[in-house]
Amino acid sequence: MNNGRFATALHILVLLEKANGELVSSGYLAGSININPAMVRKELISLRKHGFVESKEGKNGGTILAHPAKNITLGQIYKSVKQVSILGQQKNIPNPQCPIGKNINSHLNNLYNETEHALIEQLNKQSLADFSHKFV
Amino acid sequence: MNNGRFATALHILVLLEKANGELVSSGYLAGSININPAMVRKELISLRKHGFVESKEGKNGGTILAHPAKNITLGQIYKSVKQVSILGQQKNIPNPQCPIGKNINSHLNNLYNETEHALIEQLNKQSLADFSHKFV
DNA sequence: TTAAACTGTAATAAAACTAGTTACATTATA
DNA sequence: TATAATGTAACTAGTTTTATTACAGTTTAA
Repeated sequence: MNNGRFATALHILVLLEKANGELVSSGYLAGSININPAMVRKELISLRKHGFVESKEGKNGGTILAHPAKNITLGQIYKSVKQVSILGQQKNIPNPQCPIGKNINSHLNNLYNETEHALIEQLNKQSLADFSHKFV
Repeated sequence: MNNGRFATALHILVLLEKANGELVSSGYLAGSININPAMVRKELISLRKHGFVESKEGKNGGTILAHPAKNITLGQIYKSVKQVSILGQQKNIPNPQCPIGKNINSHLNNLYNETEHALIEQLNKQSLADFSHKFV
């Protein structure tokens, strides 16, 4: 993050929730999302690693949810795709001679952590099932 | 966002708060942040446009806070630098034939708005003065 | 036992975004 | 009038993200 991965991951998971335990192919998922199947399979690697889904190889293979959608929160999904802080990453090294520059990164990190925590709390208010049920 | 602009903007504003009404040059700001003065001046354009600071041209010119730091919240600063949603932007166009694809962007937008609102509320708990006073 | 339909993954390319640089006109001061 | 600033534009470089291609491995079913 920040990019389209959260949207892709959530889209995949909603489709799997709707599939009700049937294996879904990356080609089908890609068709709904309108991206390349290889991109879907890349996101599936991550979702699998985080325990959200399970895949079966070979003909008639595909992917299913590994847990009931009500046990997966949007905050957990967010965490699985985010790689950098929401507010930005400190790759800049401010002037260590300056009393402000010297300390700003640690203060920023604290701020970012607090903020991110609030964001995840907000997302945790909704489960994948809650979100999925918005689609009639 | 998401990039270093929030950090740069906040760093600038802390330095201005510490300057206590004295004009500060972009060269000085750049020296503390450790970036190019032109980058600072670019961020100052935005900060000025949002009413946070005022600049004076010419020799001995520089920038000052336009308002007391206690009247500026971190949420306001965040809003001034963010250009896209925290969770990602919908530039992808999912399959309109698919009942999920057809509706996902509007559900995502709702979710993003709710989440962003919570994030800004969190940031609004702190004023620029609060943040600046963390630097001894 | 073999063709077909999948996943898994790597390598590469293209596109988009972010950050950095240079240059110089303009403005104000001493 | 020299100097030290800002204000901007144009351009370049770097990084990240997304997309594409390719193919080996796996499973199924005829």
